[in-house]
Amino acid sequence: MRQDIEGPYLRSGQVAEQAGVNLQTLRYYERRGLIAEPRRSSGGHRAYPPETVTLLTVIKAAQRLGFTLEEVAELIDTGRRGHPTPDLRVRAQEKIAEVEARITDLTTIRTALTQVVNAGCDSLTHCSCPDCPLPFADLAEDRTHEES
Amino acid sequence: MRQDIEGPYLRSGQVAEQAGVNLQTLRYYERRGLIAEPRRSSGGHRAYPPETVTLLTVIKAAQRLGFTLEEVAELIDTGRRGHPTPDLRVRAQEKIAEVEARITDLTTIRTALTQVVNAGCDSLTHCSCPDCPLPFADLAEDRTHEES
DNA sequence: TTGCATCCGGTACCCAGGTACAGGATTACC
DNA sequence: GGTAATCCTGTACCTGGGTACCGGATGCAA
Repeated sequence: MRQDIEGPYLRSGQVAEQAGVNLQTLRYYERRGLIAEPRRSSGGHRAYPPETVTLLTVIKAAQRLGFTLEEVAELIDTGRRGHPTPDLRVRAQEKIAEVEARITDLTTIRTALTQVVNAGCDSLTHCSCPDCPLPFADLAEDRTHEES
Repeated sequence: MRQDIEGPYLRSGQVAEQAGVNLQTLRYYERRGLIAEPRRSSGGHRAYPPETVTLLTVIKAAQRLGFTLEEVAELIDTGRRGHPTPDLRVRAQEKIAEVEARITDLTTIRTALTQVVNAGCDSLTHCSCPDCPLPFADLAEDRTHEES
């Protein structure tokens, strides 16, 4: 038998290659709810509509913007359900705040590192430099575990 | 029997509490070579010298500066071996470069996110805004897999 | 119809930096 | 000496984003 699904459907390997992702990743995304379960051939092989490739491109773009897979799944989901909410913009604004907070952290760290270099610290444990700035007890960077 | 190791030795729970780390973390650091194997009581309980608390403080400081545990272990190690190299300063300078690269990445991401907000994008997959800036195919952020 | 490429599901593994739990031994204190 | 608190080893699990491997089934072309 030639092929038992008509139309421009792609097999998983083709989708993976065209989108530049690993085949396993494709099934991983399916498990995570990022891409819908595709049709199957009579033998059980997946048959994807071509726009799946575009969807994967979009997912990768959102990842590059700093969204987690869970956030991407939610964004796709609320988009699909026709929610008229400006969800993406709100999420993007929240993400900007996150990114800026991270930049602030990194800037603080860079400042501290610069102090280490300028002071001429020569050991973590037995630094002999005068006015050694270690150990930076005030440096936070632990926002993930903060509450309230 | 009262205690069978003389002097100001601390038991693991005391070290953990004073340093503000989990007891498991202490043993994890020992496995990773960040802290030396301490003496043992006759029953097998660890007996730490008090400066272990300071060492843990230093480790945490180095982590806050962006060093991985492996890097911290190396820094402690070359410090202990009396290497006269200005290792810490060199490492700090390298770390500054890493941090700055990361800041650059995040700044690019922030710019892209701002474009999403300003353009009024309303969907990842079916954005209706004019001149939609998605999907940012040019955004890199994947330096970890680059070679050469 | 035969042979090779591809795909299937299930499971295990990778990174880092830990954390948790089980079941038994030791220590500390009254 | 009783008993609670602490500690021991070993092993498994966690997060996030995948990747690898296995044995078996399908797909496709000559």
